[in-house]
Amino acid sequence: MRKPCCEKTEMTKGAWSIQEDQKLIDYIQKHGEGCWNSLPKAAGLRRCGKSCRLRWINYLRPDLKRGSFGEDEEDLIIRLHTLLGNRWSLIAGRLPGRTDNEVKNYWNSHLKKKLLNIGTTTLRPNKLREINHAPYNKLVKYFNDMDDEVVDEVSTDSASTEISSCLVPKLNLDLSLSLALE
DNA sequence: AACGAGGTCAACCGCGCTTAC
DNA sequence: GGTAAGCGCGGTTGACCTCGT
Repeated sequence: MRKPCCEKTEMTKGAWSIQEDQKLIDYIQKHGEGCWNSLPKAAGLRRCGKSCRLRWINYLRPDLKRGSFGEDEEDLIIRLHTLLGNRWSLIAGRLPGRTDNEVKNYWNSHLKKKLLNIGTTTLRPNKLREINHAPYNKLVKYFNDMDDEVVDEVSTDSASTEISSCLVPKLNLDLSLSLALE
């Protein structure tokens, strides 16, 4: 098993200080993102590259939209989750200013319960059939190329609990099988 | 006011994929 | 083609906060 990257040297862990944040912001503003592994040393931070990347992407990036999710965003997350399962980065990619971590946390803390209470989601059968047999890398490309109108085809329907509870796990299972067989 | 339960969210961990050599 | 290192992702953890008793 590979050693964790942070074992190499003594690294700071836990919450970031204001000073650390400022160092990271200053460095990225001057040099841009990229080469996270060498960034901490260059920026004078005692953090591993992964930790810097996460801090920047999830918290410090200037284009982040802070605050609670709107109804539109909520609805989109539900539809996308029906389509993709736990592919948080893909889902977050459709929500400007939101991160995968944020979407994942919101799903686990709010939406999961909400859907359990009101029923769950479904897909149009023809769209599902098409997606259901795609290997994962094809699915990612397919999804990234997808128009917003196509995403909108995935409807929420509280009356279809029975159908979706069968279809969604099957979607994930078939993707796993496709990957295993490739 | 004190305390416990439950919720939230930033951060960490480990795995798998990609890329460079 | 094989290997090692870097990167990105999803799952999980734990500190902190809020609310009810």
